[in-house]
Amino acid sequence: MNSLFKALNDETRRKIIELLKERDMNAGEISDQFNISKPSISHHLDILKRADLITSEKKGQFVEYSLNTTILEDLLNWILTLKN
Amino acid sequence: MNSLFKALNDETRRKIIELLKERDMNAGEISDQFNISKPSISHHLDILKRADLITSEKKGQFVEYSLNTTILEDLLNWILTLKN
DNA sequence: TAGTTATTTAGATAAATATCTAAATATTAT
DNA sequence: ATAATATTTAGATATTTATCTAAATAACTA
Repeated sequence: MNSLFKALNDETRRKIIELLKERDMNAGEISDQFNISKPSISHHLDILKRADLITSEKKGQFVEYSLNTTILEDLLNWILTLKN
Repeated sequence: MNSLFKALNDETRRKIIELLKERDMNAGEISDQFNISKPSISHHLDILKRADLITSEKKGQFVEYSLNTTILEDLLNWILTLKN
């Protein structure tokens, strides 16, 4: 859960998640949505990946990223137990 | 949401939340559960309070803390929209 | 093969943060 | 009033982190 909370604790990363909710995107497309350098976005993607919130697949010279929501089950359950 | 994610991004603070889920506790009782100085715990409580995750009430010389789960609705909804 | 494009890695830096000790504040008890 | 107890505030410090530029890696194109 530690890496999950860490990954979510950043506005840019949460926006990336929301973008990937709509459709898969490659690193450049994601980067285009922010006024942040590509290496920084790459770093954010890495943190999201380590938290298992996204997956990546190399497609030619591009790297396509997808959202993985299954990991959010844990978070959902944690929150739900607090509310009971 | 920013202060909420920030507040949750710390193991100690998450444990404090879990403690307060069971029962209200004063600052000293909370502090006793950790190998961390009282001022540090006080600082964690402050961050949880700013995020509206807990409330405090002065009772004589003690300060009693309670969990506030209503703020978790927002988080719950954010997660749920990602899963659809 | 040489050049172009896409992405990541490396290294540096400024800002945020978790922690500590010491001191201040507030309340209770003698 | 004084001492004791509970908690917070202040100030310092080491670590983490978000960001940058420059360089490296990988893949496509002419």
